[in-house]
Amino acid sequence: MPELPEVEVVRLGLQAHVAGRTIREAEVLHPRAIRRHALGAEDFTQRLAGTRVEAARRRGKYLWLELSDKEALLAHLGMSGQMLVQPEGAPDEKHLRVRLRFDDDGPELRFVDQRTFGGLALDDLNEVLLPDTIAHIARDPMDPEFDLDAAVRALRSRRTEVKRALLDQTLVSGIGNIYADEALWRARLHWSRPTGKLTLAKGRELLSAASDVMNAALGAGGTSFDALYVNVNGQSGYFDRSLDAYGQESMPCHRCGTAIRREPFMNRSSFSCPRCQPRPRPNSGR
DNA sequence: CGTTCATCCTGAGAGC
DNA sequence: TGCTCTCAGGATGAAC
Repeated sequence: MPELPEVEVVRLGLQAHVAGRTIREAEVLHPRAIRRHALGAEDFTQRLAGTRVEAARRRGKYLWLELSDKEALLAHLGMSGQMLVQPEGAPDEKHLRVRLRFDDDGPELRFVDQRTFGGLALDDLNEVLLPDTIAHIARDPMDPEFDLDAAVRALRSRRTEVKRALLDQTLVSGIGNIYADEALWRARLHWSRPTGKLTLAKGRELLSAASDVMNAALGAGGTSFDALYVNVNGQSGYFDRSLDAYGQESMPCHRCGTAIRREPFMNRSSFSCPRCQPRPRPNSGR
């Protein structure tokens, strides 16, 4: 389940193994994987052939290969997407969706995605070299120009529950269900707390916690829960052993020992400590 | 405009 | 053993 740290690991791998190489041909094995490319598979492959990859970039959970001529190959890994660098001739993966071959006859780049929530598309780069279709995505906490106080203001201006706001990629990007639960645990906040009632200090604490936990995950090579997430070299991460809240139902809280609870949240789950992160009282404050 | 919610997909695991 | 059911999620666009 790639969130920012996992995507960054993939970006680093792409920068190391793909940047500077020229694409010889692209092959689309499943049309759904390029559904965001409005002009279709033929246009996709024609435009990629002969193009040089200048660099691998990322914002939040989006990843792109910067190409010559102000174009980008934009990628989102979705739930189960992988970028694999494989020798030519290696057997096709079961869920291989797109293959790029290079004119140096070196290893191929393969986009493999079991659930096909992710995908690739060609996009134009705007004046600040950002793909047009992700102009609405906010800077993430690892962006050198990330403005913590501006992000806190954006969160607090919402009239919703704090976890919904954390997951809104137009406010702060890169945070998914896992790191949202971890950040809330660190900041001792229940997911349903109204954003409007967060103090400035608590907002800063929350986003700092999100930044810290994602940096820690990046240091460990990303989180992995099953074989679905593999980095560009095919190696899984191992940060999951360090999680404090996500997936820890009925395990003792690492701060107070109370059993972690699991609650339904937006058709999925939210994990929290009942003692450290008490549910807000219906009519408190205001 | 702001906010919420169903939808896409496949395989693992549980329950019978 | 083999079937059915539930769950896991991010981003989008429709609905309120």
